[in-house]
Amino acid sequence: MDQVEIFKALSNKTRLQILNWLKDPELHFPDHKVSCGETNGGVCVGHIQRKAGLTQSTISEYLVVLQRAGLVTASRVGQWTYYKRNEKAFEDLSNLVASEL
Amino acid sequence: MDQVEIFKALSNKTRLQILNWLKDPELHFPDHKVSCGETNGGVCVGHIQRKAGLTQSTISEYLVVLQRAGLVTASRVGQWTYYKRNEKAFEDLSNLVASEL
DNA sequence: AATATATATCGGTATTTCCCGATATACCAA
DNA sequence: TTGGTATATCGGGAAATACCGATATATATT
Repeated sequence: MDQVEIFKALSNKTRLQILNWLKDPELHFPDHKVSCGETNGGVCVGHIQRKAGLTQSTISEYLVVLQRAGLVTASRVGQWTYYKRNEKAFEDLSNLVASEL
Repeated sequence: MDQVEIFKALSNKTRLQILNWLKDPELHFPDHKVSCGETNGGVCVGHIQRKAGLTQSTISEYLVVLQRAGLVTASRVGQWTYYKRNEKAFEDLSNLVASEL
């Protein structure tokens, strides 16, 4: 777990926004299940992209950044990649900040 | 409290190192009290700079970055500026990561 | 095979960060 | 005042980041 990489991933307003949206996908992507079906809490790139209002390539890259930092996990199903939060990473980070930083 | 600014401040190995050193100044700057006297847990720029091995200007800027993010506080006494951790900021950040990020 | 859709990757420009040396400022001492 | 020490700020080159449009890849459909 590279601390600097984690903090860099968090050093961007859009990426923080995405993480926040993924806390409650049903709330922030109400039409996701309709168009994408049950996805176990993961949200596909396109929905995130449209909500963020940046280009597809940018959001795809941002999600890779978050994934490399361990903050989200990706699972490919068919042509979609569903991204979801890795809650354990946030717990660990919280503990790190509280006691070891 | 600007979250992005905080995470940017933490996105650098040297700055993380400094914060860690400031957790226990007596341990990491054993000769500080001898040369600088009792400083209420704060450490002057020069000692931090020598331990970090970067230039004076770089470390001075890094400390300003940490200060603007609220992670350290500065107090000037004579020609020295003593920097110390703002523990409350770390508590707040830990809670933020745990519940709101 | 051909086409369409979802995502990833590539190449590029503008901005930011990293870190430096030089200089400015503040304070202290003689 | 002169000089010395501690810190801050300025100007800059190299590297990283923020985005973009274009293209490549993977999968699904016909």
